[in-house]
Parts: sequence; structure tokens; C-alpha cells
Amino acid sequence: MAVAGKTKQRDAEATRARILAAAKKEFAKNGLGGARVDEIAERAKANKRMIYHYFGSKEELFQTVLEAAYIDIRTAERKLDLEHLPAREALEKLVRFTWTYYLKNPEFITLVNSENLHRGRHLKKSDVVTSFSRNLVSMVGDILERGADEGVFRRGVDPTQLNITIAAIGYYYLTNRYTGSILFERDYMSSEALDERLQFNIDTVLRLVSV
Amino acid sequence: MAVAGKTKQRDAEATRARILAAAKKEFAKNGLGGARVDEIAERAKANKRMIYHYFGSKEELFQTVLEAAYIDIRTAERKLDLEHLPAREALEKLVRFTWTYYLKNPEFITLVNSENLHRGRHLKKSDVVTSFSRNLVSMVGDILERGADEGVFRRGVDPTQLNITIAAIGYYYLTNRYTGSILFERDYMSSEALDERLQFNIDTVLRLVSV
Amino acid sequence: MAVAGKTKQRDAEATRARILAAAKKEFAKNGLGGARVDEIAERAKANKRMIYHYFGSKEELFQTVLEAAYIDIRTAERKLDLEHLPAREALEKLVRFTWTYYLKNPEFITLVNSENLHRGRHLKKSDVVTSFSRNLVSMVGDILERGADEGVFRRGVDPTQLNITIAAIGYYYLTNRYTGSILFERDYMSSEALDERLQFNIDTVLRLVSV
Amino acid sequence: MAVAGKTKQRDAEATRARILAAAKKEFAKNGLGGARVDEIAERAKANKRMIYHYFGSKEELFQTVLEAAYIDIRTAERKLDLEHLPAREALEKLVRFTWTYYLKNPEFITLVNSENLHRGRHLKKSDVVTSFSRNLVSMVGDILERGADEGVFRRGVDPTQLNITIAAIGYYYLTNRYTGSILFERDYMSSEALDERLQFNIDTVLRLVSV
DNA sequence: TATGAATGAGTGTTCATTCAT
DNA sequence: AATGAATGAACACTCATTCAT
Repeated sequence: MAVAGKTKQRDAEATRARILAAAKKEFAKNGLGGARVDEIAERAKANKRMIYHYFGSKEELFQTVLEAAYIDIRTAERKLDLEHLPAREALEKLVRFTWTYYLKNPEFITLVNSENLHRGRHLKKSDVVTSFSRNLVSMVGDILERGADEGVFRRGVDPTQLNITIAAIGYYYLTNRYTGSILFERDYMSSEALDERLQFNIDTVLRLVSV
Repeated sequence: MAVAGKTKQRDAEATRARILAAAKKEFAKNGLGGARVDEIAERAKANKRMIYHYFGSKEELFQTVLEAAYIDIRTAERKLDLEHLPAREALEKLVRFTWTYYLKNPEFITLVNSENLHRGRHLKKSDVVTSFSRNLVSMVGDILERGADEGVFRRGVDPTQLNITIAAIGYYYLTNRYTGSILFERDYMSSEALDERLQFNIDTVLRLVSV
Repeated sequence: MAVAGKTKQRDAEATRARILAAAKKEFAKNGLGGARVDEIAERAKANKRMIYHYFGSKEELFQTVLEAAYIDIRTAERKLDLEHLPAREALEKLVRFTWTYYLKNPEFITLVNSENLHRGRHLKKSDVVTSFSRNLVSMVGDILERGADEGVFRRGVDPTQLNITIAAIGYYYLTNRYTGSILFERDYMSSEALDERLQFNIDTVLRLVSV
Repeated sequence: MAVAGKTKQRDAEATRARILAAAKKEFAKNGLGGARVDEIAERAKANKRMIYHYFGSKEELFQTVLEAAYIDIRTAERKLDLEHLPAREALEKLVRFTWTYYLKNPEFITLVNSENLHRGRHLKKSDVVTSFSRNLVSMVGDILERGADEGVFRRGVDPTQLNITIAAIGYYYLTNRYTGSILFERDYMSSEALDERLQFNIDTVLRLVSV
């Protein structure tokens, strides 16, 4: 009976996880408005009722998905362990990481876009994520300072602005890959194009901070 | 009678224009999926039926709005008349223009985001826009070349990549202003913040291309 | 000016006629409910407003089309001039005519079906058609009587029932040609099939009335 | 609990059945085009959404109704058990049955008419019905053969044509009862008129096949 | 915990008809 | 006589959510 209880609980957790994964896909593919609760339930091989049981509403589910997405990227960033690298290497590694993360987690970008379309309505309700984000800025600040001490970076670069730019030059390229590919008549997603873009971005950032 | 004739024709044209303007707002605010045809009709002070009469369907209306948006920005870019400026000034003017255009036409960003969420489905059908976009790349290419001739820019900078970066550093900041403001706990849209960002972006671009 | 007047009037008549022809096609193809006023206007190369000007409403237009269809077939029947033929020949000619008329004027059948779906609502309002139809029964009655006098037909055959049957065996085959072709897996409209059916029908009728 | 389970399942089944019955009425009364989904839902005391849940679309619902109608008449025909009757009696029974079935199931006729207006589009998609129909022709063929063996029927009568004629002389009278009643100024549906017609039809068929 | 049936308020779209000229 | 713009009511269909078990 204890086992049965445990099993049940594990099932419950598993169901919740399946719903969350399915929701992430669906929200990423179609945005908050375009996502279908039916589709999420089906994809999760769960009953639609379970979604409401575990998450309350479609919007709350979206919020949970979004939070999880932010926590995931912030957690990965922390694991980079940039403190022990020389400043230039650390910065390059961060640019590289940001690019690769976006590339391998395209849902992240669409989720964030969707949230911004909704004016940050859901993120506002979440206090978990904000605290997670503070470190990022100070992390970049540390690298900049270290680089200046090393004599390789100039002083006076705003870490927040730099941080935004590092994200921007990767994010924009990937989120606008469809219209970009059409308008500029080139394949944004070929491995050559991707490599080229990453190199360009690293170059951009290093030139920006170098003495 | 001539006036009557004109009025008549103007009415049709005016109605079409009102619908288009209303649609732009609604699509920008809520995306393609979230936009409501009823709302567009009401905002345009037109009958819903007229929308279908003039544009065929919600999607075709979206396509028309999107095309118009691209034509508008590309037309404004052409008017910049950068050919007659020294290279540095020309480049700075372009960065400044791009930033200001996004700032004053926030619908543009949301429309493009929405189109990318739909994988460029509508833009693919439009042949008008592609041709309009070719000039942009060559325009940047010309500036870079001129700057190299002047001895102020280094050679070998890819104009397409530069072009993307110029857009990225403005676009990303503005499209993600809601989540950004929350996560980094600062007001992205205060005039100081906006000025600061623009300066940072100009700096970024100039450092990128300078010798 | 007189010429202009005439021209105008001729045009008016022509427009009316074009609308009527277009309406016949559209009603025949899609039934009263399925027919589209827009489509009729377009097909008639007329303005939609003209339809309402000449005919008042979609239903009245349908009524006019229906009346015209009945008048047409009844007129054609009168022209058969069966009185001067031997009874057998006259009857065969009538069966043949009925069949051929349905075959060459498939709109007639669909119009009548549509009218019956609407419980004869429009025909009830028309007094022209009823009088036209009386002759038909008496025509068949005359043939039967003549045949009996000639000694080739038996007496006591109800002319109305016979009349209905003559119509039925042709009409049913043609109106149900789609479902028939599918269910019985044969092509109802090949020229062999059509000839065969006509022969069968003539045979049926003659056996029915022969001594 | 078993009862509860049953009830649950019955509810789904019952709702489906109610929708089907309501749809049959509505489609029969107004044709496919004229039928209203709202009306069907209301008549079925079901939610409109359920219609789409169970049947997918209005057209698929129509197809299901049509299939059911064909299956019903074909099933009834099979139950006639004509093989054990003398040929004349069997044939008369078939004519009588066909007539009575049409009379008691007027929806059948309107459904078939509607399907033919739509060129058999829905029936084409149905494979169930075709196989059901094959027996009918062979059934009539058997009767004819038996009659010939008995010496009461002549040889050489095409069973398919006969089959069509048996349907035609009943179907046509009933489907065109509205226009018929108006044009020929008689009440098609009085019990005397109905009896008279049935007798006439039996007579027609027997004369057609008799030696 | 889990499920399938059910619902009401929309959502894009269509249509016959009328208005203004 | 003729036209094209405009309309409101309706239509098929959808969706997030709740009920009953």
C-alpha cells in the first residue's frame, strides 16, 4: 500500500512533468494565444482536466513554463564557471554559450517573445526569476573589471548594456531567421551561416570591450 | 458632380486605409492569432464585411499590413541619402535611424515577431518586399567601402552581418523591454535609458568597423 | 434620342434576360438555398442591384425562373402535335420527348426538386403555370382514348397516373444519377446506358397501356 | 457502479444518437445547405460542440446520416424474405414495400435528393453502403428468373432497369407531391390518392414483366 | 488521481439586401 | 438604367473551462 502510494505520487509528478514539457512545445510553437489546451493534453498523454488540476489555468501554465525556461538558462549560465578563466576567454565563452543556448533551445526565444507580446504580464507575478537574473549582470561586470585589471579591456563599459548586446546579436538573428532568410535571400540556418554569425558576434563583443 | 465622384472613390479608398490602419494596430498589439477581426472593424469604423471585401481574409489582411510595414521602413531608409555623407557619419546616421524608427513604430517589431512565429508564411507569398530589401545590404556595403577608402574603417567587414547587428542591438532591446525591465529591474523606456542605449549602440557599431 | 431610348430599353430587356439565364444555372446547380446572388450577378455580367430592381428578391427571382422553366417544357410539349399521330406512335413520341427534354435541360429537374424541398411555396403563388399544365393531362387522355378506339390500347388507364409514370421513369433515373452510379457501380450517363434506359421506358409504357 | 458505468457510456451513445436523429430531420427538411447546425443541436438537446466532437463537421454529419439512411432501407429490404414467395407475390411485395418505405420515411427521399444535388460527393467517400446495395439487384434478378421458371414472367427483363423503375414510380410521385398537387390540382397525399397510386404501380410492374 | 462528456461565449466568414450616387 | 460601397444578421466552427463520476 505504501508502494502504491509512492507509485501514485511518482505518477502524479510524471504527469505534471509531461504536461509541462508538452506545454513548452505548444507555447513555443504557437505562442500563448495560439496554443491549444487540447493539443497540450494530447501531447502530454494526459487528461485535459489534469492541466487544470495541476496548473489552474492556461495562463498559469504558461507562467510556469516561462519561469522554468528562465530558471533553466540562468542555471546553465551559472554552471559556466567563468570566474576562473582569463577575462577574454570568459567573455568569449559567454557569447558562445548564449548563442548555443538559443540555438539548442529555440523554445526559449519564442516563449520570451510571447511574454513580451503580453507586456510581461506573467513574469511580473513571478518573484523566483528576478533574483536569479541579478547574478548575470554582476557576472559580466566581474569579467569586465577583471579584464580591465588584466589590461585587455578598457574601463567604463556598462555591464548591463553589454549583457543586452550579447543577447541581442544572437537572439535577433535566430528569432528573425524566417523573415531574414526571405528578405536577404540567404539560408540563415545552414551550419556555415551559423558559424559565421557566431564568429561575427564574438568579434563584435571583443572589439567593443577591448582597449 | 466631380466632387461627388471623387468623394465616392475616396470613400472606398478611405475605408480601405482605415481598415489597414486599424489592422496594423490590432495585429501589433495582439499578434496575428490574438487579433480580432471584430475589433479591427470597430476600430476602423467599418463593417466587418468590408474587410473581407477588400482583403479576402484575416491572413491576407495581415500579409498586406506586413508588406506595407516593410515597404514603409525600406522607403524611409532610402530617403536617408547616406551616399553624400562621410562614412562614419553615414553609419552613425543609419544606426540612429534604425533605432528611432523602431522606437517610433513599435508595431513594426511586433508584426515581424508575429510573422516569424508563423515561419514567414505570409512574407513568402509577397514578392514586392524582397526586391525592396536588396538595396539595404548594398547601401551598408557602400558605406563600408567608402569608409575603408577614407581610411577610417577596416576592410573585410561583412555588410550583411553588420546590417543584422545594427538591427539586432536596437530591435532586441525594444522587443524585450517588458521582460528586460522586470528581470533587470530597470525602466527600459525612460528617456535616459533610451539615450544611453542609443549611444551604446552607436559605439558598438563604430568600434566594430573602425581600423 | 429616340434611338438612345430604344437602346436603353433593349439593354434593359437584355439585362433581365441575362440575369434570368444566370439565375437558372445557379439555382439549378446549387438549389435555392445554395445559390448565391453575387454569383448570379457576376455570371449575368450585371450589377447585383439590378437583380433587386427587376425581380424584387432572391425568392421572387427563383419563382420567375421556375415559372419560365415550366412554361418552357409545357410549350415544347404542345408543339409535339401528337393529335395527328396514331396512338402508339403518339405515346412513344411523348415518352421519348419527356426523356430527351430532361436530358437536355437538366436544370429543369433540379429546379423542380428545389421547389419541392420548399414545399411548392413559390409555385403556389404562380397562376400562369397551372393553366398551362391542364392540357398535358387531357393530351394524354386523348391519346389513350384514341388508342382504345384504334383497338391498340386497353380502356381504363388513368391518364394522370400514366402521365406521372411517364415523367417518373425518366426523371428518377436522371435526378438520381450520382447516387445511382455509385451504388450500382455503373455509369448512368454513358450513351449506351441512356439509350437502354429510354428503350426500357418506352417498353414499360407501351406494355402498360396495350391490350 | 456497474450501472453508473453503463449510464456514462449510454450517455455518450445516447447523445450521439440524439444528434443523428435530429440531423436526419433537419437535413431532410432543409437539405444539406439549408440545414442549420444550431437547429440540430437544439433539437438534439445537445451542445453544438458535441456535434463537432462526434462527427467532425456538418458535412461529415450529413454523410453519416446518409449512410445510416441507406443502411436502414437496405436492411429492411433484406428482411423481406422474398425468396420463399411465388415470383408474382414476391415482386408485388417488393413494389409495395418500396412504396410504403418511402411513404413512412420521407426523409430518405429528401436526403437522397440533397446528395444528388451535391453530385454524390459524400456517398463516394462511403464504402459501407455500396456493398449493401449489391444484393438488391441480384434479389430482383432472382425473382425474375424464378418467375420465368414458373412461367409467369417473360425472360429478358433487365433486373437493374426494373429495379430503377420500381423505385422511380414511387419516389417521383412522393418527391414531387408539392408541385404535382399544385399543377394537376389534386391532393397527392389523400389516402385514396395514395392507394390508387400504389395499385397503379403494382399494375405497371406486373404488366412489364408478365408474359 | 484520473477521465470523458458537456458547455457558453466567442471567432472568422458569408449572405441577401439597401444606400448613395 | 446602372453601379459599387456598405450593412447586420446569421453561419459553421472553436476554445478554455467545468461537470459528473
